[in-house]
Amino acid sequence: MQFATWNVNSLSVRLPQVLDWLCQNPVDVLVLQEIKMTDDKFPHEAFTQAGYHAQWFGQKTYNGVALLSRTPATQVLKNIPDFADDMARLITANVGPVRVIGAYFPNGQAPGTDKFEYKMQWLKSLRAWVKEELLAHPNLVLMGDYNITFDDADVWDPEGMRDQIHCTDEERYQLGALVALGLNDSFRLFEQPSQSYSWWDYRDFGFRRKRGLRIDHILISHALKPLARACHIDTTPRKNERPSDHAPVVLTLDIAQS
DNA sequence: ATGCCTCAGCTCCTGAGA
Repeated sequence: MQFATWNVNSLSVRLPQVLDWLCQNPVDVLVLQEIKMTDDKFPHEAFTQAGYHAQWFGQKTYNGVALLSRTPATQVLKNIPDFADDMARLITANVGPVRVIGAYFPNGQAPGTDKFEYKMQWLKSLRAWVKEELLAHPNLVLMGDYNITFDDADVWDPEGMRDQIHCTDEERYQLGALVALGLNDSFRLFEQPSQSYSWWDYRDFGFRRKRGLRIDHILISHALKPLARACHIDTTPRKNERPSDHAPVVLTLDIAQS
């Protein structure tokens, strides 16, 4: 099975690129973040025609997530249970033998702000819930836009971004604690090119100048780790006209869908 | 640089993203 995550920064704008990408990359599961549309606007018929079942959790203007799958998704859940949230950030479902969580983690703006505090609370709630999910579903994939780098290797300018958002000790502590529940950064299970990033600023030719961050991740449970065969970031769509600022991350697992 | 892009929306400016 292949799994992918992509922050599309408006599905209305990016739908043709997503459909084109799925044609070229017929993954079994694709989770999307920042679809930025209400549920009534979601283009489910286009995905049906492309051969995908869709689950979606939209919101006006900001956020919004979706889960596309070759086979129907079951036991669908929206957002983190027991965490009151007026933002649409997370969608979960069973696809074949795997529990899939697609998440758009809060940005956090800057340390010391209300948004940063919200990010911390969201991360703590996520961790408490994922701990339970792992017990119920040993085959678990947690992927999405984490808005957190693991370490300096994920940052184009580690010195310049030290203690800045996406790179603070507090965020990395939370990410580490999440991993410590029993997850693995599938990307680093494999040898990767230097300067591997999943996001580049639109401004100042960030992509062309290789000024990026790796903030989109696919974490997999210990049960799935021995089945991981490949993980890569596909920078092809970042070269499109009107690209998203994020690139898709793709994971291949040696596991059958049914 | 409180800047630079891009997107949505009570759209010709502002807020938010990262």
